[in-house]
Amino acid sequence: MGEPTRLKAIAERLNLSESTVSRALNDYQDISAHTKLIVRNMAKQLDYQPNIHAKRLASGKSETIGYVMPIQEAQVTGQFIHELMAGIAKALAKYGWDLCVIAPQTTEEELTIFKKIARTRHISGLVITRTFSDDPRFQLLQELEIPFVSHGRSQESRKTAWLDVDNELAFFDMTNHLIELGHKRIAHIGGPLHYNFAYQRRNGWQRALKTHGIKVPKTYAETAELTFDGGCHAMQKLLEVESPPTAVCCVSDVVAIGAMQALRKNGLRPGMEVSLIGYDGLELGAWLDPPLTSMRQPLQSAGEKLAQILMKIVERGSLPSDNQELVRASLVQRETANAPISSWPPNRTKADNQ
Amino acid sequence: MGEPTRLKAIAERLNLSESTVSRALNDYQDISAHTKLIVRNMAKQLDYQPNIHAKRLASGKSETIGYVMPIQEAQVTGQFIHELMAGIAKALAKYGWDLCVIAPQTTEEELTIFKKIARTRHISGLVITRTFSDDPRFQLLQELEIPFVSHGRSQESRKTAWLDVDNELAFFDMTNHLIELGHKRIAHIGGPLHYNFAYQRRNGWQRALKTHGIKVPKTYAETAELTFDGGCHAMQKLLEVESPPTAVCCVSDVVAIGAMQALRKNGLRPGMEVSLIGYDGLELGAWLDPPLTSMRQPLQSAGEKLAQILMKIVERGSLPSDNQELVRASLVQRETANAPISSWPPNRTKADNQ
DNA sequence: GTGAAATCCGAAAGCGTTTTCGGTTGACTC
DNA sequence: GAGTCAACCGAAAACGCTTTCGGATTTCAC
Repeated sequence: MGEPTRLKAIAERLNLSESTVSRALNDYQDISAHTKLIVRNMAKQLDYQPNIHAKRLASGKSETIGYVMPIQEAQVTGQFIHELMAGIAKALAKYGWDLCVIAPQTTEEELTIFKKIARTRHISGLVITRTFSDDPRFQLLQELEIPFVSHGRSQESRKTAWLDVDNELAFFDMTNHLIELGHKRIAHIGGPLHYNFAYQRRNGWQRALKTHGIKVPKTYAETAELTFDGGCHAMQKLLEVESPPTAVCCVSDVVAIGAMQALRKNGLRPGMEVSLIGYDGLELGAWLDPPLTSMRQPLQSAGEKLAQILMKIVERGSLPSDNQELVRASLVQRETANAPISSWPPNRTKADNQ
Repeated sequence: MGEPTRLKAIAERLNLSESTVSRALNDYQDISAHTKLIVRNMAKQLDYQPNIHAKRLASGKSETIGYVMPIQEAQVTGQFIHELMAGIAKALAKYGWDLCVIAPQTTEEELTIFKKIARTRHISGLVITRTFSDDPRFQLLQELEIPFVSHGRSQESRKTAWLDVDNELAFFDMTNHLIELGHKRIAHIGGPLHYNFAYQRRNGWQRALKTHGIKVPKTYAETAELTFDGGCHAMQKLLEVESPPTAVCCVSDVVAIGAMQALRKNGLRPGMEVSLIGYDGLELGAWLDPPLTSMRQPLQSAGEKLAQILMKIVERGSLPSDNQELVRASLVQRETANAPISSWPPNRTKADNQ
């Protein structure tokens, strides 16, 4: 391969100084259009690639952003992360920025890493995901003055940059869809409320019910761990209440899949006796029998947007609070959400016919 | 936060030169044990973190390795990638190395990126996955003299570093398991043979049959795209052959899930009329009805090993050909692999009773 | 007590950029 | 034609570390 081309080589060939070449390539105002042209042509001809370390050392910028991988606890985050990262990497690559993966094993380690980044500054911004309602990362990152954008909000995110799905609206839409299908006994299997999205999703469900003047027993608001087993247990409990629901809004696809399992164990068919809608729009939902109806957010483009937001903040000093964006999830119609059937629930009460 | 600590600060405090401090921290031989001690203590006290760009510029090393994300074509690589990356990142972090994600959109772009890396050298090694039998990347990376390790082999990998599952053995084991359960009509749904693993897996299946003197029709060797639909179609074809199989070895879990779907459509029950074993050990296999029997390789530790191999090659010039490692996959027993039942296939031929 | 060999450390030259500051042109005004 | 102002470019100093080279000190053998 030989030695890579340096700035010096271009300068010598063109009888210019290195500084002129540098400024020409970086589009400084005090370089004539003509000089810029010949410098750029020569750079292309010699296939010049700046030494990134020299550049970053001299400029004090790192052009690297970090993605903090969620600690492995919840299930099937894999596809989610993959798509998001692909989007981030794609957007960054356009500008020659790097994406660096950070995989802390514990929450404490995560915070320690942040402190280290604050000192070295070798990562100029962070993307964080899986936000909690009460998330210590927000305050720390602000204190450390590390630019960041979160995928998902927290209680602390009034002044920070974020991109989030309108979870509340998504579950409002989801619930309305079930109502339009004719359901009135609509339950909810939510996630642990320390997840901010779990909170919002539950609210969306409640608002839709209230808007249509539908009242459901308190027992219709179940919560579950975000796992298959969690969904399974929660659904089992819903089936044991006095008058079980005809439809259930599930906080995630995995939970919904667990719920399907519970239905089957009780001899019930998802989408028949009990309709079910999940959330995440995982492809694997389509492989189930019957395929799972769900709600989906565009992940690849979310990744791209996150990257763009972060670059804007790091590079142009855009205010975090000016970079808050809400996107709308859309329904993925498959086969687990249908009109209620008359034979269920077996023991109808008077309240159903209101 | 104030300014981060520099080498200079330590030197001044201790009345030493910067070069001495640098060498003390890097454990040079010509620095006395005593000096090393006080320098390190001071460094710790001041919470010194070297400026990584200066370090990399001066040393000419980048301490960054790149992971090339597979282009999104096959399904459910998400979990796979997530676990692998987590392992890589974990191992690298121990030594202060960075993991940089590269997400090319096309194969051509991937090769272009490699060429760019060869010039800039800002990434000192690569991990590649999803290897093809005839994979152009191997030759290019060798020509460019970019250190790399692959997860999976290719025809070109005799002299390169790799970590791979013994795919052949895995499918040998898998097939033997079915034979022990009493199956003789064992088919295989393989992947496109340009994937190196698809080739090996088919061979493992064939060897097991041959070892036990079992002969099956040529039509028992199906191939499918590595998708749900692919598995579905392939299974359908297997059901339409003259005397259909009682068990099927599937090249991947996703394909197996597609095959399950095909069985159901034909009124057959996975694990009853037709046994099924997948490969990948995806967690979601456990959520199916019935749960999918599969084979699993340890991914997190594979990631760690990949990172260690690569660091060894980059840092200590270890020969790639000395870093080839084969690991064994293990059976994940769930419920789709059982003894054959007498009522299937409906039209038994004489050959079955041999 | 002398010379040689270790042992330890400092000076200084990089590494390849960016960026400030000043200087040299030429055009333009009056 | 002197002065002013842009427009353009070069010199040189960073940026913070590594690493070579040589010099000073100490140790040891004789």
